[in-house]
Amino acid sequence: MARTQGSHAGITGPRIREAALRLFAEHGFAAVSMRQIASAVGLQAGALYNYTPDKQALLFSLMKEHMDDLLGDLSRLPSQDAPQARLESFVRFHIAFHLDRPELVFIAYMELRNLTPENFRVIEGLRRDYEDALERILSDGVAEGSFEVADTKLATLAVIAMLTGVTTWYRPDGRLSVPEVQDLYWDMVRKSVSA
Amino acid sequence: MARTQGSHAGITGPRIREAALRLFAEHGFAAVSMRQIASAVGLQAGALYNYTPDKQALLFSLMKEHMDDLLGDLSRLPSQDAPQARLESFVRFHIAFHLDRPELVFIAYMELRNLTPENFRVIEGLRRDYEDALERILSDGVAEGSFEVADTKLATLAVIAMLTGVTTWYRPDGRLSVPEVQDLYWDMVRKSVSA
DNA sequence: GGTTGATCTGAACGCCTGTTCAGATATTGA
DNA sequence: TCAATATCTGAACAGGCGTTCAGATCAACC
Repeated sequence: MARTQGSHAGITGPRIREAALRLFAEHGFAAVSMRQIASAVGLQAGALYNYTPDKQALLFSLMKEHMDDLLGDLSRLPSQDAPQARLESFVRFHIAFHLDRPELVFIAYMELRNLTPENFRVIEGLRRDYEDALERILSDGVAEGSFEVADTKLATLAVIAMLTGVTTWYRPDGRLSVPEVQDLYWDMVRKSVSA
Repeated sequence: MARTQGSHAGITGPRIREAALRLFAEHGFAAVSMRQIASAVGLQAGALYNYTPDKQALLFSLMKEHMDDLLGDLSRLPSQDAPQARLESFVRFHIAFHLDRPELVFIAYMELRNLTPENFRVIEGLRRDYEDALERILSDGVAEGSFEVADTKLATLAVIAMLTGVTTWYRPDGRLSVPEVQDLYWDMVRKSVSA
């Protein structure tokens, strides 16, 4: 056997990425073999190397795309509003974005240590960019007097950690809807930085 | 060769646990081999099985001990004070405890998926006990009128996520001391649940 | 319709995995 | 001093790992 019926790179490529994403999220990068990924897509392991130079590149590609999406969507938020309104936008966006792709969020955090040093630096840089966007909102609010935050760097990390945690417990069939969750978190964030 | 000079279970046992802890935290449970652990302690892999029935039991033992320590220390906090004072105690304790053993904290969260189902249930139950302690504080404060929290369950998880995040960025040689970090987080938590 | 190139198989490479165990040696207690 | 026991080695087991590649087959285009 060799090339199989219906084989098409435009279809196989995304399917490999989806399978890898699911398996990495469930078992962890190190615990998932190329043969497992191939099997999930109905291929032999060798065929994967038409789509990625190696396993590491597959992980990095997933994480990089995720971070690019995150920063891309973030840049589309209104940036001329008052700090309080921008903070609310940020909070609601962060929750919605993360609840929309819990597996990628999980991987982008858990598998950082499985990146090569240079790949790690890239992802870490993008993460820093994201944090900076929030810190800018907090700083603007402090300067304006609408926020009271003793340490904007710490507050930035505290808020992001609090919000990202939503992915560990939220279930679509649970008692709370996404808008309700957004309201509840926004209420806490708003008070935590209030003057 | 066989039994080596100076060999003693009372010394080797803890050294194995320390090496496993360090390696699991750095590379992840799945990425660390029994031979690596043995090598870090100066043993052959087979010798590890005098101390643990298998690799899984070694991971579980580390996590179980960690959770027992956490709940043990928690139970020694004053429990008769007003909710506001109990919440402050909880916040300061949580930060100090977690900053004192960042590797264990990391493992206890990251390696949950590498536990067998029954081991997972045990750790998850202990984690739930810990969360319940905080939720009780928040509920008491709401009942008393000193806190205003729309959803105590969500607020519990939000506060814990925010506080635990400190382990991802805090460095002993950084610009902030532990008491300063405690003050800053407590300030945010206090306001976030305030009436 | 025939040819070219894209896609995949299947086997192979060298190496690593968790775990077991017989046997060897050091320590301990009598 | 000697026997008993605790501790560890070193080899072995069956299987899995990431990756490469020659060759087979299908899809697409002229």
